[in-house]
Amino acid sequence: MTDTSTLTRNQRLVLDALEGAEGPLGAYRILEELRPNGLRAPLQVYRALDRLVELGLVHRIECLNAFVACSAGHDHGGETIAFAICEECGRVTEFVDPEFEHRLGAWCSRHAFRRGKTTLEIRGLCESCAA
Amino acid sequence: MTDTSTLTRNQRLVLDALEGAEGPLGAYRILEELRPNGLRAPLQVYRALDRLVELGLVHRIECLNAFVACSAGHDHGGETIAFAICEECGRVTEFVDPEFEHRLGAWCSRHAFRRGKTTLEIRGLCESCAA
DNA sequence: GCCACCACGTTATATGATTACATACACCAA
DNA sequence: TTGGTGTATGTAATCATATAACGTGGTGGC
Ligand SMILES: [Zn+2]
Ligand SMILES: [Zn+2]
Ligand SMILES: [Zn+2]
Ligand SMILES: [Zn+2]
Repeated sequence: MTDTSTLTRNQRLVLDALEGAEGPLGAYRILEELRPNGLRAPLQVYRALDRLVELGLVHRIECLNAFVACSAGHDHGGETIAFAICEECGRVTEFVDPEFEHRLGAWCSRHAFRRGKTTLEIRGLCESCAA
Repeated sequence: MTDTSTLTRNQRLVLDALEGAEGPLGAYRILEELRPNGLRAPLQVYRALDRLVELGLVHRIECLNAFVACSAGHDHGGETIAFAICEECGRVTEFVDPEFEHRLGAWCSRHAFRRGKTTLEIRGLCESCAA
């Protein structure tokens, strides 16, 4: 897990908000939660989020335009993280699969595509909600 | 390839705009392009896009909040489409990988996750741009 | 002290998406 | 023919997401 002791006040607040949430939160939603703590403008939230994402403590969920605290603590060494997102309860499960990595790598080298950040998001229903 | 002869005027215009573009376009960008053709409001574009996506003629790129014309013509029978997106020139390449599909299915059934739409987007540099 | 650096704060604005409501036309049944 | 249903359309207003531009304030090196 990444070091967490050097976070600034705003970063700490945003991270706490995300860790306390059931699922992903949008930036403006976070802002509402943190108004009582003195945050007033979107940029304060976005700046904190940028840093937290950079540190790997928070992930951006593209298909929701929202953010979620990293729940894994696994060391995200550049490998692609898959997110299974329950559309009912909102919970997000992270996992990695070396075989994914391998297949993606194979396609990319076959096509001389220099790979950057990869997004893999699965929407659906989690076990509890599918019942 | 899906039937294209039944499109309405607005749908036709939006599809043509996307097919004429180098890469993905945002909805407001499309609107600008089509103002000369009489489109005036975002909703006109969004409605056309909804339908085109439904028909499989257009894909939404989540990480860009933008849309791209289907370049493959392959029959997208519910399988996950991977998009390789060049961050330099904007070009998007689609592909599918049955083995990938298989691994996804495996994880989902192991975790009793009922799978819905899956997003797989690879950002990076295409062969021409990586040079 | 002075400067560079970084976090922070504030306002305004750009971009993306939807809600609500009214209009127009094709098609079919009574 | 008339009325009703369904679908596409047009327009305005509004919500949601994200960034630009500018200024402030502390901290550490020199
Ligand atoms: Zn994580
Ligand atoms: Zn659930
Ligand atoms: Zn396609
Ligand atoms: Zn390129």
